[in-house]
Amino acid sequence: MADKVQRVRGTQDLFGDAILRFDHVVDTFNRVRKLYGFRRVDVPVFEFTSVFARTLGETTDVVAKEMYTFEDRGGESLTLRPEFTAGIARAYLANGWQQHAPLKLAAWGPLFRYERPQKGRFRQFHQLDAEIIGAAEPAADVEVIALAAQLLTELGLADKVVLQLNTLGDADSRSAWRAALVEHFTGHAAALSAESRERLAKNPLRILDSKAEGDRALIADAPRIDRHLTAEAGRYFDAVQKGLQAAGVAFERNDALVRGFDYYRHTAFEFVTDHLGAQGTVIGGGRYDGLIETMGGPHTPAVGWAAGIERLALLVGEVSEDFVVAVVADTEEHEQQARDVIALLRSNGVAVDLSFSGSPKRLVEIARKRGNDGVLFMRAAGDMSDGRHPLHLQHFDGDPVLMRTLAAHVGAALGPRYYLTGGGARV
RNA sequence: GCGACCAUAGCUCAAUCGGUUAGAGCGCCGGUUUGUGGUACCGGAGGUUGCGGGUUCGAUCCCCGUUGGUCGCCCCA
Repeated sequence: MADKVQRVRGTQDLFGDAILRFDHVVDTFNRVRKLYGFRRVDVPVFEFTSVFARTLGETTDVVAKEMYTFEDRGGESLTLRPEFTAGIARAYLANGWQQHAPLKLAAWGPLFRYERPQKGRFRQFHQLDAEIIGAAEPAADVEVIALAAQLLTELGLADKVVLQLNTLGDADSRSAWRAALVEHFTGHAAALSAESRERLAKNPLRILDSKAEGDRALIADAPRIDRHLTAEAGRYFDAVQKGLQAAGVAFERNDALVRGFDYYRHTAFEFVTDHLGAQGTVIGGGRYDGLIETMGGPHTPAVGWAAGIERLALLVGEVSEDFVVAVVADTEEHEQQARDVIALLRSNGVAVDLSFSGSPKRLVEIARKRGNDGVLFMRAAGDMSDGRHPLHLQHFDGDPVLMRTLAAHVGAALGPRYYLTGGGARV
């Protein structure tokens, strides 16, 4: 029945072009994070519920209504991770990774939030994640942001995305600013949108993000963080900005930028785009010096970000695969020999696709439809007097540069027992 | 949780004002032609128009409900 093969809302079956783009984002991340010395870490997809509930903030939407929480057979309350940072911080504490501090970590994988799906948002979605744990220096902030910026550049997205930067100050700055915001907005509560009135009680910083037309004037007059920054927090933010300039990372100040979770302090940033409809944030992160302490660990400064893989995959252009050839024997007698050719090609690094039945003509059609780059024919007729068997390479793509490249790879992989015609090959 | 829009063949879409046998392209299957290779042509299979009600002589079309999808609000990557 149809209902049995139905996909759960907000999940995806990735295939074809979609998975190529997804993998391209992940592959690029893995390449770039190595350039920055970020070590791979993998943590569980589920944790004890308290790991997320305590750290993200009880009133945040994610904790209040978006977590996939369930009881296991032992009666423990577990939660499918809605984000990476809390789980990584838990692992850092549980495994005594303090000995490696400062630790630069990279992770990626699925996350789960019970939300209404829309463009660039899913219930099972995937993020890239980068964290530096155990470094209190502005240079660490610069390092993670530079990693993000290079990732975007290498994905070809540099001109589609801008970096917005803000500071939330240290704990003292943040609470002073928060109090000032509450005072300001409470004075104008009647003029606020209903949603912002609710935010006033739950998370007043969020009012600054409001998209409501009527809130904008009030937001424009709202107190800025800059007036409430302690001297130390101000110096810190200065150092981050100077570091970014020195690293050649362009940014713009957005003093209304806040972050979703309660654990953020000091630097907050987002890479945003206007190419994704309502979901403009492609990478978001900041400093979370208080998180590990709230989990019961020692005071541990840390900074990091997460990137939405689906959102990045929507932005990247078409992704091409490495070339693949199909091998087709003209006659049945040549099929055994075709196996030899296939093994030779594969053991020498040339990808070979093949179908399992059909006429040569049909096999060529299939190869083309599957997106193979060319067909290598085992020729029925050929001069074998010198002991070498002729192969004919046919391309589906007319590009002469590609043809020569492909012919060169195939020719080199085949070695002296075969000679190649077609495709501009000279053997 | 709220709102708007959408749902027709495996896929992308048509079908006049509500009108009788729901079409096309692609894909799939079979065949013919061609023959050192991205062909062309002929034929075929494939539909309870998401599902359930209602209005009507008659519903793919109008109404209600329901399920699913898309986009937006909220929130977030």
